Amino acid sequence: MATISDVAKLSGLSKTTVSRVINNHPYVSKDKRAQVYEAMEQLGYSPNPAARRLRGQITTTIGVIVPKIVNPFFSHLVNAIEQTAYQKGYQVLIFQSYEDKNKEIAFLNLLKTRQVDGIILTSIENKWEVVADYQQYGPMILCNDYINQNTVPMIRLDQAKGAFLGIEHLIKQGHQKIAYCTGGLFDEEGKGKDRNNGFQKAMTQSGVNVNPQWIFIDQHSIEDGRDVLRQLLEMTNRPTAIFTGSDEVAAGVIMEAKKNGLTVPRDLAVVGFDDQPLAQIVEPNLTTIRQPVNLMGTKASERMIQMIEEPHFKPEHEQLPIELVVRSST
Amino acid sequence: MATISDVAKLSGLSKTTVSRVINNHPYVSKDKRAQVYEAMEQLGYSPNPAARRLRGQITTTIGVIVPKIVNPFFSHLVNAIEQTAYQKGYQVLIFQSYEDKNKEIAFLNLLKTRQVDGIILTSIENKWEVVADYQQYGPMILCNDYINQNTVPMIRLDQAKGAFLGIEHLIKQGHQKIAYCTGGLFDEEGKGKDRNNGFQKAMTQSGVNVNPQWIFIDQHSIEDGRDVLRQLLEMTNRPTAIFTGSDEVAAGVIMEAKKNGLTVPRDLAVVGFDDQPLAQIVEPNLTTIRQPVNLMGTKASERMIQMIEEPHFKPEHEQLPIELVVRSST
DNA sequence: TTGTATGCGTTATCAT
DNA sequence: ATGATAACGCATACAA
Repeated sequence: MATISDVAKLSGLSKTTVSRVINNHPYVSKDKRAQVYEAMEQLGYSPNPAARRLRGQITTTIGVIVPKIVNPFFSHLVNAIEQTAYQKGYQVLIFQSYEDKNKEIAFLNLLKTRQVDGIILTSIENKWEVVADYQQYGPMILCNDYINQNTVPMIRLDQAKGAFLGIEHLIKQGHQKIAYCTGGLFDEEGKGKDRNNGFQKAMTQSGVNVNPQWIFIDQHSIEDGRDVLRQLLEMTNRPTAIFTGSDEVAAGVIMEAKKNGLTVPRDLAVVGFDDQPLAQIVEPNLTTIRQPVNLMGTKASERMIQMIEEPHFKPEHEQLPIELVVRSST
Repeated sequence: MATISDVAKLSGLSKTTVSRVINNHPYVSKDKRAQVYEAMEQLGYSPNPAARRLRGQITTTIGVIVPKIVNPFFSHLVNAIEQTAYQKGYQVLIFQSYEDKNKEIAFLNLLKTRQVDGIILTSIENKWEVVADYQQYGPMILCNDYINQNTVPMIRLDQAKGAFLGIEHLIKQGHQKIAYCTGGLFDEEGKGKDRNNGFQKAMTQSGVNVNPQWIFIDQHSIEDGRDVLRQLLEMTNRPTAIFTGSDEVAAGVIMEAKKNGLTVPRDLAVVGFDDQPLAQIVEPNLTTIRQPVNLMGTKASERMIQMIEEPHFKPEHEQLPIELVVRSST
C-alpha cells in the first residue's frame, strides 16, 4: 500500500502539503493540489485509517449493541441506523449481546478503547449504574430500551401506549377476561415494565380485573405461543382474549388454537405486537401494534453523530408515536 | 485513557516488558509479570487498537458484505459468521450493499485500506474481474454466491440440487405444468443461474416442457408473490404447480390464491425456498427447501480466520447439502 | 530476563 | 503558500 510519503515523493511535495490536500485545507495552490491528486491517482493511494485514528482520536465508527440480529425488529432497527450513518460517512459496528451481561460489558469497553466514537444501546442487560459508568469514555444513546432517569439521551417508543391501545381495543370489543403475555417479567421494574403499566392502566381504567393466572412471562417464539395456548386449554376458567406482546407468539397462539378447534377471534381474540410480515400471513390476519422502527433508528443515528461531532450537544429525550393496526384476529 | 507508558511508569518497568506481558511473550519473570498486571488493573488500562493496527498490520476484524441484513436468510448467515468469529477474538463489520455496485466497491476498499483483515462476500454485484482484483490486498471468501472459476475460495449451497429436488418432487406428484419464479434472471449466467439449471435439468430429465410464459424473474416479496398469482389467473392455460425460490413469494402466492377461491395444493401446488418461520404459518404449511445457513456461516468464518492467520492456507471449495422439506402445500 | 531505540502513517505546530 | 518535525501508542530488533 502506498503511503502519504510515497505520494509526497512522487508529487515532489512535502507530506504536509499532501495531507492538506487530503483534508481539504486552505492555502494550497491550484497546481500543487492538482499534482497531489495526480500522484494519489497514480499510486492508488488511500489514507490509512489506523494511523488517522491514532493521530486524530476519531474512528468515524458507531457501535450498536442489540440482543440478536436475527430478531426482525432489531435487524430493521440496525438497518435504519446503518443507512443513516453510512450517508454521513460513519461505519456501524454491530454487536450481539445475546442478552449476556458479560458480552455487553465487553462491547462497552470498545468505547473505552476508542474503537468506536459512540455507542447506541438498544437493550440494557447490566444494572444501569454499571452501564452508565461508560459514558465518561464517549457518547452513548439509549434507543428502544430506556431507564427512569435523566442521565442519558433516549429515543424510544411509547410502549406503554402500545399496550394500552391493544388492551383498550379488546375491552371496547366487549372482552373482560384478558390474558397477557410479555417477553420480559411482570414486575414494576425491569424488562417490559412499560407495556405492563399500559396493560394495568387500561384494565384499571375500565374496571376490568387482572387474573394472575392469565399472565405469561418470558414468551418469545412461535413455539412459546403454542405452549401458552395449551396452558389456556387446561384451565376451567379461560380468557376470551389475549394480548401477546409479539407477533410471533400471537401467531403461535393462533396456530395452536385452530389446531384445537377454536375459532379466532370468536373463541379467542388475539393481539400481536410489531406488525411484522407474518402478521398478514397468519389467518386470521393479526391485529397488532405498529412501531416506527425506521424512524427510531434514523433519529438515533443522527443524534449520535451530532453528539460525536459537537461534544457539548445533549439531545432531547424523544418518545415516538405508536399505533394500533386492526385486522381480523380481534 | 492510560497508555502502555503509564503502565510502565507505574510498575517501574519498561514499555517493552509491559508489552511482553500483554502479548504473553516468554522471558518475563513471575513477579514482574504480576507487577505489570497490578499496574494495568489500577489504571484500568487496555491497549489502543489503532496503535496496534498501525504497528502490527492486523485488525482482527472481518468484513461481511450482504445485500440486506433485513433479509432473514442473511441475518441468520451473518449471525453464524459473527458468533464464530467472536469466539476466536475477531470482530465482524457488516456492510449492506443494497445490491449496489458502487457500495460494493466502497466496501471492498476497506480491504485495501486495511480496515479489515479479510472479506466474506455473500453476493457479487460487480463483474467478477473487478471484484477479484481486490484479492491482492487480503483474503477473500465467497460464501453463498459463487462463480464458475477456481480463483477464490468458496463455501456454498448446492442451489442447483435445491431447485432440482423441488421440481422433481412436483413432477413425482404428477405435475406437468410447472411455473417457476426466481429472485434473479433466467439466464445461463448471473443471479440464480444454478437454480435455473436445477430446474431445467429436472424438467428435461422427465421430459416435461418448460413454458416461457410461466417463468417469472426478479421476484422477492410477499407482494411479488400475490402479483404472480394475479398474472397466472389471467392466463387461459394455467400451471398446476409453482416453484417460487423464496418462502415470501410462496406465501404471497398462497394468500392470493386463497383469496381468489383457489385451493392449495389441489388447484395449485406451491414450493418455497429457505424454510423460514413463516413456512409453518401459511396455510397450508409450505413445502420448501431447507438450507444449512448456520453451517455455511460457521465454515466461512473459520476458513477466513485460518486464511488470515496462515497466509499460505488456501481452503477447499465446499458445497453444502440442501434438503427438501415436504409439508402440505404440495 | 530486561531495556533502548526505532518506525508504523498521519496530522498539528511552528517556522519560513 | 509550503515544509520540517514532533507526537499519537504500540511492538520489535537489537543490545546488554
